[in-house]
Amino acid sequence: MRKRLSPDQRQEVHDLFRRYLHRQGFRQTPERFEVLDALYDTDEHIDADELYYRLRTRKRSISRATVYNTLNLLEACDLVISHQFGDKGATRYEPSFRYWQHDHLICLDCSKVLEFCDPRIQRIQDLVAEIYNFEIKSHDLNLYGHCRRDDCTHRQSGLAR
Amino acid sequence: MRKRLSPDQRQEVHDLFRRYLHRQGFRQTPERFEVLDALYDTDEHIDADELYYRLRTRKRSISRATVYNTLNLLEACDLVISHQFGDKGATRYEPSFRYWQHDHLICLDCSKVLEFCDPRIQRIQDLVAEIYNFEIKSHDLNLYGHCRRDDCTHRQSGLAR
DNA sequence: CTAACTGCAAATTCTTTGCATACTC
DNA sequence: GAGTATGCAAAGAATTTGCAGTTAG
Repeated sequence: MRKRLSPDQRQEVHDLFRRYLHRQGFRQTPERFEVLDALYDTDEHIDADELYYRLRTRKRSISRATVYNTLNLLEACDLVISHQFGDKGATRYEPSFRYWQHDHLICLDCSKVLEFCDPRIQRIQDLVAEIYNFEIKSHDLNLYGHCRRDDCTHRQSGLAR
Repeated sequence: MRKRLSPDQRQEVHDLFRRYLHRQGFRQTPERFEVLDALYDTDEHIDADELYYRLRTRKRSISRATVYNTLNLLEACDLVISHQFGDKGATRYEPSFRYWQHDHLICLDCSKVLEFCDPRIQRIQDLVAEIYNFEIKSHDLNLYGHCRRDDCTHRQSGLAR
């Protein structure tokens, strides 16, 4: 579903992060690049805790504080995007380098997240920016519903909601 | 910006809640209707804690647990809608009875929330539902940017981001 | 009357912070 | 070598839960 980056592109991501850290006077630590790689290695929309556990299974140990700290840095330099998905659960993250601009479709039953793209969103954004005199930096469009997959955790048969 | 409900409409909202509670075998307590009224009395997108403080200034005292519990009931029967607004802060709520379908425009500097409406969102929703074979129940579209109001807390002059 | 609701405080969950130690620059 | 980052644990913030007392049906 999501295309992996080539080694060259992965290198470019490292360079971007490296330059960002240098520009801000932050240090280049191995932990920071491990978090970056672990996130770019996943195809899902992962939360900080899950990323923390995946990193622990790798060689070096890392602390949750460092994971959270690094994710905030990565978001600040636009290498990752965070989402809430309205489930009041943890913030979830995804890589954002050279990925197509997309939005999310979330199943209320099994929490599966699909991605889609519709150019009309850009036009809505432009129009609203003009009408309200706003300089729009980003948007979040989430559609919630029931998928019809066979392996979907079925909703409770017509009780509340 | 947001039109208040007429007394008749307010009554209708009470009736809807009353019928929902009865249908589910839940009790009609004064606290539940006070939370409903307090929320429908506000024009903003308010969080549970702020609602709790407003309720405390009224006659009867109420606990946070009851506020949270009631907001969940009101959301389950579609009388209120909750939002996250991507700030990782508290969930914010708004009345949803007879209000126009709308989305939100949030200023990254002063956190002001504006509402807008664009019919193209409905069409995107229909198309995505068809393509992915989803039964879509709701959506959330938030645009984030910088407003250009004079009283806007100004962004830091071109530092990070 | 009895089961559900409230209020309170404690428990949970997610995230940030403080401090001693370790490691970039 | 100076000062920032890490790791750990403790603090915070938002929300839920457990329980004794209260109240709606």
